[in-house]
Amino acid sequence: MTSLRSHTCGELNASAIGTHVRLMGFAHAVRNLGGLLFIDLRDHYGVTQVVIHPEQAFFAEASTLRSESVIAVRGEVRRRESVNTKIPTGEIEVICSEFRVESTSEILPFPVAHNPKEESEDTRLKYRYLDLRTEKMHKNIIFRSKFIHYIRTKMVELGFMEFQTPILTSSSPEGARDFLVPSRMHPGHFYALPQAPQQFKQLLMCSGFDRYFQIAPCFRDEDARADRSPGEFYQLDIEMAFATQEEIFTMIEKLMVDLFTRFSDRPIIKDPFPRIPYKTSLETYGSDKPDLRFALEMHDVREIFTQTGFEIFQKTLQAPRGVLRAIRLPSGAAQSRKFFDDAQAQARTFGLGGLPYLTLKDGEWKGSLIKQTTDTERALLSKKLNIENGDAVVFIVGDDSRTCLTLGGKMRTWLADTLKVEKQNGWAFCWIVDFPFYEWNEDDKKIDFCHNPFSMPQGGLEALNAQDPLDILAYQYDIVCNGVELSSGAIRNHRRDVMKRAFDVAGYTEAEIESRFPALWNAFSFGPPPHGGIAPGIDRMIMLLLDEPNIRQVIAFPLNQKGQDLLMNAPSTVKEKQLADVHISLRNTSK
RNA sequence: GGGGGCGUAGUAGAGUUGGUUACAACGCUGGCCUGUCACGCCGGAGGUCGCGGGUUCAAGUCCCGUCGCUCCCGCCA
Repeated sequence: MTSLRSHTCGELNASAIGTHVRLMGFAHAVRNLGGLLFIDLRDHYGVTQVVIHPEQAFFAEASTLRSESVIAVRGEVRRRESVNTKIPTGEIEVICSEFRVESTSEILPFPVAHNPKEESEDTRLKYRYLDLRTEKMHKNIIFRSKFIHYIRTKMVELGFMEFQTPILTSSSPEGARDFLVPSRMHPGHFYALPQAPQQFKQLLMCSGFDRYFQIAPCFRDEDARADRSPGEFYQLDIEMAFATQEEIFTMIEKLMVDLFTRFSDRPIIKDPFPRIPYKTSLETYGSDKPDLRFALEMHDVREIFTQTGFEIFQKTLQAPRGVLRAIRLPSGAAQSRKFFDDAQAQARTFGLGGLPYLTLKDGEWKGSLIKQTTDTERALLSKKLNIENGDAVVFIVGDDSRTCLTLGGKMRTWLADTLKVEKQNGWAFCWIVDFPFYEWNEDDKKIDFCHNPFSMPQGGLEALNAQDPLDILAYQYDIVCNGVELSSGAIRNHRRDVMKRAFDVAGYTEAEIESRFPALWNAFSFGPPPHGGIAPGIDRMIMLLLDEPNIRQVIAFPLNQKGQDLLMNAPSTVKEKQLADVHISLRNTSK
């Protein structure tokens, strides 16, 4: 059987002039000039103009052709009378001598020939196959494919091997809700879809493999966000044995620099990536995922305002966890009174008491704090923040450090957006390191693991025995790019004695460890190697590289925000028989 | 679970301090057109302004409720 086409719609050029070709594709646009018909024929590779002359018997049929119908044509490649410089095939056209409609299209629910607005999501998801024909979505998905393929090549080049780990597994220790799959053969028992292959990759390290990776599907039954798919997403899951935290950082930096320079034309702003302790990040940027493309850092000015008569400052200075931080707004003095009023109002909606400020214009201080501060204090402030004439300073004040810093971080972002502070062009990566190992759980009045319980506490057993648990840090890190958290990772705790003590502090017995994580617990009694890893989100990286604010723009068949698949109608009810097979009877879920 | 925003032809949008027949675009449809390229030109159809209630002489517009979508918080590596 001869193939359906001799060429694709993207490959013909002047060198093909005079040859006869067979093309197939979608009718991208049909231009009927009355006595002459042009069809832009599109396939995956591009668009080629097909010309149909009125003397052809199929002229009438062709002129009723609806967009997106599929046709097959045969004809001679000719040089165009006028070149279309917008497309690679713009020098040539195909003079149609045979024409066949392969399949017809109904009236389209939305235009395919140009990119639909991103807002019309429901319709687009219902007709996703049409949406994916649009240039933008088609390009996004091609990008994703090439990106993932390159990651595989690169990881192998870096000495890693890709492994598959089970999809049907057991409920895992990560914090999210599991998707459960009932077992037919074991009544009342359930599989869970993996939230991440965490335990499996650690077990692979215990199996003597030392450089694992996987483009790993992860499943979490949690609510969606613009940058967070409900249900499922992909991670570049990585684990290394016999590696220090720094060695992992170096490896990942090499990978990220390569990926982000290869798949974008924007520069890496700092290489190697800055290492910022969690505490510093919170105090300076009010966030554990700071956007380092702009400054607006929060500076501690508690020691400067010891003399102030401003009651709120005084109160804060006396509070054990009080916060008094100043943000310099370059050229901020030029802002109107309205701006500072707006900022004030915004600060209050965030939950701050207000947003006191000072401005320095023509060498003269002004602002809401002008009467409550002394010359000396302003001079010290000026020196500490390198205030220049024309700048403004705003103050983040509060009694409770944690919330106050977080709100300060929100304010920092709001100020940057509102003032249109120039962000550096490029990729500002950083590592957030030294996360706390434990945190205080106010609800249960007990100490909990801050992240996952598998990371190694800094200082090991001695630290667990001697230090205040809330002071212990973990070999736990995040990689952040332009304010987006790409991943967490950790050096894992591979020592049973340390693990036992770590769980003990959090109120768990050895028996509980064993029953919750039997595989790792047992594996760790047979010479587990020290190991650690990370798992950057694939979808997030693609979003960044394509500058897409919505994760559904980079996934071919995403669920909507409520976790529904409008194409396949999932989730859906199932037959009584299917439920019986898996020993499930439904409670009355009236709705 | 909570909060904000939005909901107007098939699609994506405009609609003034509440005021006659709710707009223009793309698409659809009838006609004209032999060099267009998101072809163009002339005409036509297409709407219970998400739904329900209220205020008013009068509601797309204001208020309340509800549903849907979306963004955020909670949640989530």
